[in-house]
Amino acid sequence: MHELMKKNKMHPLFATLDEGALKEALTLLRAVEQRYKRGECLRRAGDPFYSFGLVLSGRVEVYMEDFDGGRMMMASVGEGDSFGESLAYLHTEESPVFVFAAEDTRVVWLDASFFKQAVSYQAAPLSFLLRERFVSLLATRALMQNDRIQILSKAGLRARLVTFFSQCEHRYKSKTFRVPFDRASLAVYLGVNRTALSRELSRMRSEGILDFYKDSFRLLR
Amino acid sequence: MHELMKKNKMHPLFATLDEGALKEALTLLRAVEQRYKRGECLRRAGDPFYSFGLVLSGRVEVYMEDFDGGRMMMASVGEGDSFGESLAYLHTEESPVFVFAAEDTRVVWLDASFFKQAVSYQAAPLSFLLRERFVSLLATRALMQNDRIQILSKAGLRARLVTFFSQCEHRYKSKTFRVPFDRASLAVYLGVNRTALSRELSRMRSEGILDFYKDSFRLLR
DNA sequence: GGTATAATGTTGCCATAGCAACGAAAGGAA
DNA sequence: TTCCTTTCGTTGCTATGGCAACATTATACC
Repeated sequence: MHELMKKNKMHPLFATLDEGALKEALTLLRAVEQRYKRGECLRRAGDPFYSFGLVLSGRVEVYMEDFDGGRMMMASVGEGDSFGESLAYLHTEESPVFVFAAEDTRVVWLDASFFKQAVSYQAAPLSFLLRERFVSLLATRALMQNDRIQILSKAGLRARLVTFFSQCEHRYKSKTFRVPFDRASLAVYLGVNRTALSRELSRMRSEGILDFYKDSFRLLR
Repeated sequence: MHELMKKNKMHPLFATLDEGALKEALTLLRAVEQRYKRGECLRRAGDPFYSFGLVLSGRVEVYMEDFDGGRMMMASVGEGDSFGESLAYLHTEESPVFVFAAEDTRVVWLDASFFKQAVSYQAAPLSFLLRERFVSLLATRALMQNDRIQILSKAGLRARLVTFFSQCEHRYKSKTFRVPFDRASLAVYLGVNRTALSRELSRMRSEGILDFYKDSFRLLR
């Protein structure tokens, strides 16, 4: 069984494909696997960005370079997740982001220019499927970014947390859920100071609004 | 000449098309024009979202409904600009946004399901062009949202402004530019209080960092 | 087990920025 | 012109939250 078919690494682009179709898809997308040591740089700011990455194992972080060299994490990408689709599709000559391995990492690079080629869909149903899913991926990403913007637009740590938990409740359809962040990452995601986040979480617990342990949360009203 | 070919209303989806091709494109996308009075609602939260909108005249605002009925502006869409592409492409049954006319407005609704149909590209170059541009539109939107997230992630009004101006300088390739916001909208975009924004702008002017009048800005270093 | 390292929580200090309440300036319409 | 409305700027007050410094668990590795 191909590694990409393991449950935890199943990417939306390849969901439901059987072994043969997956192999064909990887050929169409000119898949190239590459290994990176922890701390190694996958793409520097200013580099061209022609293919997007799918993380097989490990974790990479995507940063946006700042005017003054300041760095801002835009995404933390774990096993089975991908990054750089938009930049790759737009065939960006000078990418505004740089990507580095937060752990020892294996990445499959996929050529986004495949999605620009004019082929007959009737003759190539797999191509059609992949294209459809790629566009869905972009659209879904946009909606997820909307969620984050909604949070970041709020003034006040409490308001951001309430909005975030509200989104979680909606997404997981439950008042109990685990978030894909440790405290530090959550603080970055919410755009607040980590210790201030801890303080506010404790405050909310003492008010009986929620309970939590590590990355598990339970909303109490 | 079709109204959509006027310079200020030229949408990236239709750029460079001649009159005939534009008409054909509008047919393919099942274009339907509709008028709305100022204050009227185009789409309510919870409504399905199957087509995206292109503003011919006037202006609409896209809001995200909040857990507690709070409303948060996600986009202000003027003449020649579009909204709702992601939601429409994903054929969203219950949209999380509602859209209303900030002025008397005319909108062309375009059916996004066109971009999902399997047709032969060789036989239909226009379809191919439109699809390619639609995906580019989604990708570009994602990158623009990244810019906003980068700003909103900054702590401190000064840091947000510096980042914003840095992005402007890069985008307009000049230290002098006009921003598409009045003060109140800019404050919303930056996620800060309007009066605090005025205060900080004045401070920066007194420090000789920039000069401005209304929506015109000049960076001095 | 023990030790090192990472993750999380606590607390005090104080600058930042939200807010309210104004005033000033700039149109628009009569 | 005058009146009205909108946009923008100013200022004082004060809560919020960033920051530093430290305490307290977890977790991993030997």
